[in-house]
Amino acid sequence: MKEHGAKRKVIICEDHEIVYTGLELLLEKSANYLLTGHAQNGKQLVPLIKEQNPDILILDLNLPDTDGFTLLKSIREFNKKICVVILTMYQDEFLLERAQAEGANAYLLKNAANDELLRALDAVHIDTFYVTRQLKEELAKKKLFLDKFSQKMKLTRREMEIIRVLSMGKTSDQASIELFISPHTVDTHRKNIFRKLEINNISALVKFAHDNKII
Amino acid sequence: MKEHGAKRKVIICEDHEIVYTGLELLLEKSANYLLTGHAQNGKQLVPLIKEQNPDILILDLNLPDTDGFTLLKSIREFNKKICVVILTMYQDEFLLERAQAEGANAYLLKNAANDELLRALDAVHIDTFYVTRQLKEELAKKKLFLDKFSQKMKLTRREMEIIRVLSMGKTSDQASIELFISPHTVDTHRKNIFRKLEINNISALVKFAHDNKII
DNA sequence: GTGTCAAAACCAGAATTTAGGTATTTTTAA
DNA sequence: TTAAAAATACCTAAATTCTGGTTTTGACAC
Repeated sequence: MKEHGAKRKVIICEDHEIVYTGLELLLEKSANYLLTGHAQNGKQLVPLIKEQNPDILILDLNLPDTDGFTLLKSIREFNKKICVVILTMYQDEFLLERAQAEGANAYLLKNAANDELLRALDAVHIDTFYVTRQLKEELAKKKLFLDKFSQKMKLTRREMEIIRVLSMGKTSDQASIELFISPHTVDTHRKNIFRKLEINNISALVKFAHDNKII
Repeated sequence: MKEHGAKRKVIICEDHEIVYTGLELLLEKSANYLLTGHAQNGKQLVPLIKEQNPDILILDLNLPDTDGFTLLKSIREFNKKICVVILTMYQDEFLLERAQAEGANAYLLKNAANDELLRALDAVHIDTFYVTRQLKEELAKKKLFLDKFSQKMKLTRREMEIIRVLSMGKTSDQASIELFISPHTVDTHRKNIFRKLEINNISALVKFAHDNKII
């Protein structure tokens, strides 16, 4: 399909029209890309790919009818050659890793600069996974933030585990069963957690866990 | 400043470049608007307004250095004539109401269609507050969703209040003080809430509250 | 090889929550 | 203007959490 010198065919799956318009203009002005299709939801996308067999798919994660991952999975079942560029507003390590695992080839943020987007498109390749330097840095910053719980808060790995289980709405006894330890041990951990986080009841712990996105 | 037949001067405060590009193109093609400025954060915006005295400001709520509301407030302190169009991705009644209260003149979603955006700009006026029909419908839908807690879950207003306070990490006694009622009453409410939600401890309640974005 | 830290386990009393009720007043809706 | 629903308040007993301890074991670092 793609010859040397030919423009790469791009289709976009994005329901935010204003974002689509921006991408449209960007690609129009570029020498290397040819925008050939636009889907506004998952249902429209699959037939479009089969019809056009594009080189690149720019895919939003939030779609009205489905999510990008489900879509990506179903696309990969019949097409292993299309380069899938995830375009999202979520700066989230978990999402990034999942994107990579599900077979995406790039993960870009919507607040990226235009030339960054173009640079990403230039770099994207079916055998690689592209992430902007900026995003890597931001995620490293977040990782650092998570050390607030192992450094600043001085929570141990086991304590984090206890927080996770207790925040699911389990009692100490239930947690002890789930973790194969004595209820006393759970109590001890909880006590230590309370002391470290300067709280004194389980609601505050669940709130803390949610606020800090531990669970 | 503005004469009959003249184009309305617009400035945009938006840090997502791709969104800005889309708006730029949209305004360029329109007969009625002249894009005269672009701020990528709050710091740049205020001098820009003072310098250009535009008719319309398109304002994102999420900015790197501040939020749109703070910005709007400080703008209204020196300029009561600029039409402020909030452009955001948040379909949130609370935000919409706050926008109106703080003196905005329109509340638009980023996933609106281009002609919807133009129609909104055409309609926006300093003495009115414009919301798209679609958004009103979506919010009505959300209101319906919240009835999951007053209809499906059959939670009363007071019970919702109790959930909110208890989910802050407060004990029953603290909650009773805050709500000026007896601790017994808080207990009764909590009991009823537990029954309705089919849970049996406070952690599960806090988790529920967070999961359902009640707090 | 000694010190420190994490993890695990136990005890006991005080405080709080949970689960079962009953009952009155206020508000809302028919 | 009633009847129903919501909000209020109280009681008791069992379960659980909270607070303040001690102790043992294993890992790792110096």
